[in-house]
Amino acid sequence: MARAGLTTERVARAGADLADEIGLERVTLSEVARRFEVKVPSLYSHVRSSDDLRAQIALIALQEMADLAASAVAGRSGQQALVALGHVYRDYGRDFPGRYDATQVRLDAETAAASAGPRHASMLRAVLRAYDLSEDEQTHAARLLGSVFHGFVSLERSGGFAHSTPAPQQSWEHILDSLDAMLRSWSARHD
Amino acid sequence: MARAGLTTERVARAGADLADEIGLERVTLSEVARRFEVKVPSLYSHVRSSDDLRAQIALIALQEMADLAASAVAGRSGQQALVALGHVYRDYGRDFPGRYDATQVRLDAETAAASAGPRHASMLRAVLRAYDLSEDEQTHAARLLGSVFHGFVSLERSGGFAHSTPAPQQSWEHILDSLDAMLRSWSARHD
DNA sequence: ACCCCAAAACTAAGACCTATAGGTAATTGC
DNA sequence: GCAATTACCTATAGGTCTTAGTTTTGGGGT
Repeated sequence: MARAGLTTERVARAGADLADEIGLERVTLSEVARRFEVKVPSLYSHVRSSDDLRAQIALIALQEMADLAASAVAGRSGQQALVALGHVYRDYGRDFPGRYDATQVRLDAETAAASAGPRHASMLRAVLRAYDLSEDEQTHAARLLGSVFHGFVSLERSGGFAHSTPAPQQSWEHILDSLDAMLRSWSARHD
Repeated sequence: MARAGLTTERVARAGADLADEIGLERVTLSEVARRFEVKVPSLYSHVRSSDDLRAQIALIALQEMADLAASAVAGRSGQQALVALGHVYRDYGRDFPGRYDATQVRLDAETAAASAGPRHASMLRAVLRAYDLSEDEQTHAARLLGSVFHGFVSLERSGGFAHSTPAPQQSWEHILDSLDAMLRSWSARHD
């Protein structure tokens, strides 16, 4: 009965890796236990439930994405920051599909507030600071950017862009370019 | 053992209703069987598996949304069509959350091709016809619109816009308005 | 009316997954 | 080196999915 050295952290990380390998919906406590060569009930000292495991995976993913996003926008502004941020989300969705899916699980209000979610919101606002928008317009713009980033990654992953040309990569670059142009003209249009 | 009158159609519809009531992830064959006052194995004459049930729900949702979208864009063009289409997706996501979630399940290529998915793509293209775009630009634009529509609905549903003002409704209108303006200027910018 | 038979629904059973309760062994701190 | 904590275990119960094989039902042909 040599100890496996489980912690909430390690269990959640194993769950996240598993999600990327086999898909989030197939992540089970049983499979995680198998990975650690441990019996299922042992996991309950570290996660409260199967749903809790998924929430922990979501927290990991949100934090990892926020860290990458922070690096990407550091030292950049305007279009450069916008493009860099966009690439972070798309790349993360491609490289860590299970983790990315986890970011869509519903967290209770308290957990969500303590997550890296607010960091994402503030990063969007940081990027938008270059565009001279009013308070409300900045909110609208942040919601638009969030929608485009998430929507594109989600649709690309679910195969919505398959079987059509040109390659999604081209659309992505074009879209980021267009968003920049749109934001530039926003304050002008809505004065 | 009075017959319950099950069909693939009725089972799938019950699953869809259930998804809206209790959430897609909690839709189980057991629960559907309970609704029909039938034993679980009886369902296997009508759906191949639990995953198949979810796929059937997705097909229903895609078709219902496509029908609503077709009605919305009929007799409209340009900005009016764009706004109407946007409202269809957002309203559907609000009114039928379980069905909407089902539209994100991965369908195998064959099923996807036979689904209403392509109708959605062609409807986006129909709306874009008013904007005088090249073939490739139309594709980019369709992907952008799809991303914004899906992304906004998805984020709003997962609580991403909660706890902040102004109301998402205002952002939505502003965003649709801005997309129209963007598309108008697209062909000019990319000549 | 009756019979027949196709298909609608059932029972039985095995494999997994989640979760709780309560026990044993190993590490930590004194 | 001992006590106490805690990491991990066994046992168990209940739920879901799926397949195999069986019974029942109701409509169509004679």
